[in-house]
Amino acid sequence: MDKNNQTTEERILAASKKVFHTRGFDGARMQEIANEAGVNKSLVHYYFRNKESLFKSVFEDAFGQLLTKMNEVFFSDLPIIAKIETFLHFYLDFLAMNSYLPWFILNGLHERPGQLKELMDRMQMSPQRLINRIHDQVKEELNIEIDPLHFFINMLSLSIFPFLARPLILSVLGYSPEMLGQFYEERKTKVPEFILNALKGYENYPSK
Amino acid sequence: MDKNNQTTEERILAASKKVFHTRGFDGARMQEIANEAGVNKSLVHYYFRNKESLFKSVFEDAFGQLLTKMNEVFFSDLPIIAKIETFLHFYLDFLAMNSYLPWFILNGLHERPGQLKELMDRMQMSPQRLINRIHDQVKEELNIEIDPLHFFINMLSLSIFPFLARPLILSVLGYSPEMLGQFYEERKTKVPEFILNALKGYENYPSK
DNA sequence: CATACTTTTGACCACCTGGTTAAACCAAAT
DNA sequence: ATTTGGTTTAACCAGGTGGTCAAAAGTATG
Repeated sequence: MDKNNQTTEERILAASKKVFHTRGFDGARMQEIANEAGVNKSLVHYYFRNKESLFKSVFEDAFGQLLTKMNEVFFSDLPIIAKIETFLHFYLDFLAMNSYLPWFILNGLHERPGQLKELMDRMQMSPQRLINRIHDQVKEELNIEIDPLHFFINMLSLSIFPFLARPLILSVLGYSPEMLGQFYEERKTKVPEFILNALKGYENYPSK
Repeated sequence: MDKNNQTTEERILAASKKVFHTRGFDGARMQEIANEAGVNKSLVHYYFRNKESLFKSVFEDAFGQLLTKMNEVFFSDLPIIAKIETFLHFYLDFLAMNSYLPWFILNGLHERPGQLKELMDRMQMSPQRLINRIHDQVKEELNIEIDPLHFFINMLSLSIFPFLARPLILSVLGYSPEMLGQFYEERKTKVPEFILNALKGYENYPSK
């Protein structure tokens, strides 16, 4: 326990997040992590064996946060519309405050596929069950037949993509970071609106 | 003109695409490019000054393809619904055959922001005009008021994200590459359906 | 054949990076 | 004060990287 009420190990982990999140595995430098933590480079190796294992800690922490919340929402006993709204609200909010996370996770998976296998088991996550649950609940409560996997991926797409495309939007639209922040803010209402409208468009959607 | 009816320079450029597309700038190795082209590493530097300029060629080629087609569709004089359908059809098709491109471009922009500035000028691309055009045409032909920028980003999200999330989908759902191909195939009908349904959900959409 | 020019190559280098190691430091217990 | 254990550091190393260079090979021109 020293500076800032954190142990050295905690300081190193925090620094690792900061660096890995923005630079990715290949782009991150052990030296930069050490500097960020205000610590000698060897000390990083002392607490975490090597870059790989340090990255694993950071990656699983990030992915775990997102996965946990997702399960929580979709296995709750809210009506499906409320689940969708809750899910979107949480993710759009969380991502707005952690706009580097989507890139970090997807890039990490691109550089090191197989990173997930082990974690998925450990968390005993069953995507198929979640997908089935959505399908049944949509059919029961809204009386419409959708492909739940595509629908779920659609929700993720609309939530996550704009954060992945951050540098693209900045360049192409010539936005300032502030304007981009405003844009993300707007999406908190635009995305749910778009998705719920899409559902209404299917056959047999109950009127009122 | 030698092997395969290509000049050495063309062979190097083709090899560069193959390597950069899958590995990104940081991950690519000049040696791997040389091997892929069946050529000495020094020769790569002979034709293209350095890694940076070689990457630039590859990047602008990829980005140009996507941008050109986008302009072509949205500045045509098709009705808006047809434009949307054409756009989605083209992108979902093109991306299914070049599934690495979205990651390559977004990752390239993340590693080297500013890569676009110059290209945007040179192509005299005006995103604001495209966005306005969508807004006006939607209002006129469909009698509904949408935010065109969010709508456009929604289209991109639904088209592109599943390709960025490729390693995620493979891991989490345990899909084989073939099953994933099938999934992308399905999206060619699911995505247009979803988007057109969403439009119908807005107030005043003309019935029939 | 001789000359001049371009293309191709192998050897090499300076630099950076993750990782190791032995010594120094330090706090607590004897 | 001395010992003991964990903690922190500086110096160092092996391997890989983009890039250079001078010589060799090839090709056209006189």
